[in-house]
Amino acid sequence: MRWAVAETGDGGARLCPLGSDGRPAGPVLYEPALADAVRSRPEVERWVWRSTGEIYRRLLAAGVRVERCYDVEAAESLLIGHEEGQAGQARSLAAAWARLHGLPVPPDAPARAADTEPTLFDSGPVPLPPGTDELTALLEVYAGQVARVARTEHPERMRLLLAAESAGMLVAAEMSRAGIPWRADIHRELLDSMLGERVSGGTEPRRMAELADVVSRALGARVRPDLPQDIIRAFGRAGISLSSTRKWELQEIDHPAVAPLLAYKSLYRLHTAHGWSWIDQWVRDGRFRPEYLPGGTVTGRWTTNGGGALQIPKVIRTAIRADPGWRLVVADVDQMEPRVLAAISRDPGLMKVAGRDEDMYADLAARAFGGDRAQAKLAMLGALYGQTSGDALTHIAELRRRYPAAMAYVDNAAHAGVEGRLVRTWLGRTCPPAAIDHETDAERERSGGYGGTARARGRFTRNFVVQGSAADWTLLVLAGLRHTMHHAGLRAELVFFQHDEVIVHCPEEEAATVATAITDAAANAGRIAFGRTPVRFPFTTAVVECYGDAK
DNA sequence: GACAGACGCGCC
DNA sequence: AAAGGGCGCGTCTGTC
Repeated sequence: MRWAVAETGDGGARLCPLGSDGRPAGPVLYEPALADAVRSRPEVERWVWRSTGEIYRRLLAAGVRVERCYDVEAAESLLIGHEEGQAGQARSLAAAWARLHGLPVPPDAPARAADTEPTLFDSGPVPLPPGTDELTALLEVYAGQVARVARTEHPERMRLLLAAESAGMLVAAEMSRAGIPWRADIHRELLDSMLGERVSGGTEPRRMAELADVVSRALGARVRPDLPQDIIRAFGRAGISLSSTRKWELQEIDHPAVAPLLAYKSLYRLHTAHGWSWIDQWVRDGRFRPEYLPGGTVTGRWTTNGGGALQIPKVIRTAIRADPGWRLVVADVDQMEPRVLAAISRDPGLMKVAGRDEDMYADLAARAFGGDRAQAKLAMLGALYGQTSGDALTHIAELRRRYPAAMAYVDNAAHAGVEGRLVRTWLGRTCPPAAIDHETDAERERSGGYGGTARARGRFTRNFVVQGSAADWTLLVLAGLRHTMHHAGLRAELVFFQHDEVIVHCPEEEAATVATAITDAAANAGRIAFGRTPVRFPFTTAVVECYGDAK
């Protein structure tokens, strides 16, 4: 049975049971303590609430875990995106309620920085009109959503998507609470050894200052390596013209300043993005606790708010260590996107390749590229990203010949984008509409086809259907893994998730069970998302004490 | 001083 | 070998 619950602002909650039509199936109750209200109803299969981020953080703090939820604001985002002409509408409960009643729709509140506690000055949730209480609005909007789901292209898939997104919200809240085990002492030692000690009162670490001197000497003038204009001018005086100071452009140049400059840029990056001040700001009690935002990107991939948790440089990963007696189970999907493409396109040849656990790129290479794995990988990625030039094009043509249905799937998505149509992931997440393009028909005529913005749109929609469908699938993996680990009575905790990779922190003796649970969750997610399919989703799994040792 | 956008680079 | 998809974030730079 489903129940709806809304906080009342005094620590209490109003709640009510729901029927299968999404409408109230019993009286509205008031309970003075939210946590008790939820804890005392273990028979509830799914809690329907406004927003997981807020209510579930409080429940977790009170020691209450829930099995399933339905996040009305997350659902509203996905439904608005799916519905013709609704894209870009506000997604708050208040906005959804206003639309139901034909009232002016309040805009969404801007996101709060993750490392700041909520304060009096925060706007909090977008307020409902005076006199409208949250549970009432919640019940109306939820019932409306149940009806809207039934009108979508594939109602079963959309129901699954909403459940999966909500499960992701639960995982995100639990993962933020657990935190990534982080050894600040090891991180500091690493900074000391790479950057040199911090010069007291100085502006930059010793090693960076030294490299800046070397660069300046090589260019015959005092330069600041972190100022692109400075560098471009200095190279210009040396007779070398640069259009930027990007790494790949610098690498082409034969000049003694290049090597120390690239070394400087690498250290600069480490210092500014994951240096000493990052530790002070983000590591508390041996844990790094980023705030995860499921569905934070248009494709459904997650983002994090603060701390750059999804861009942790490889060198820093040595600071991520399991607690004594515990292990990190690090698992990442092998060739996730090609496998997802095989599943959604149902291309017979590609399904055959994806139906084996072996390295797909090596297999593709053996079949079509004379055994050159790198070539096969670049061709596949080029096809997924819409590469338009370079050597890989001939190899993409080979893929097109051998796997016509798979390539037609992404080509059709690209064509839809160029023509200004929307595309959807397998479960129905819909891409946002293009920004208004002022290119006129006449201009298009003159330039002999669609212009740069339309082609860019085609690359976006081409990639969207694959990256997004992969994100659909990973949500189901996370949900299944969370479920299995809990019901097996494990102490294991999900502590990290990054697109195609999870880290579970667990007692050493649970590691093997966790690894199996991950493999099972992947297979189940494949069946649930894509139906009967020969496509397999193998993981590479490492049980380590240190994340840095996982690859 | 605040803000927006560009740049550059880390991750997938 | 060439420069295609999705992000976050720190810094600089130009503008108000």
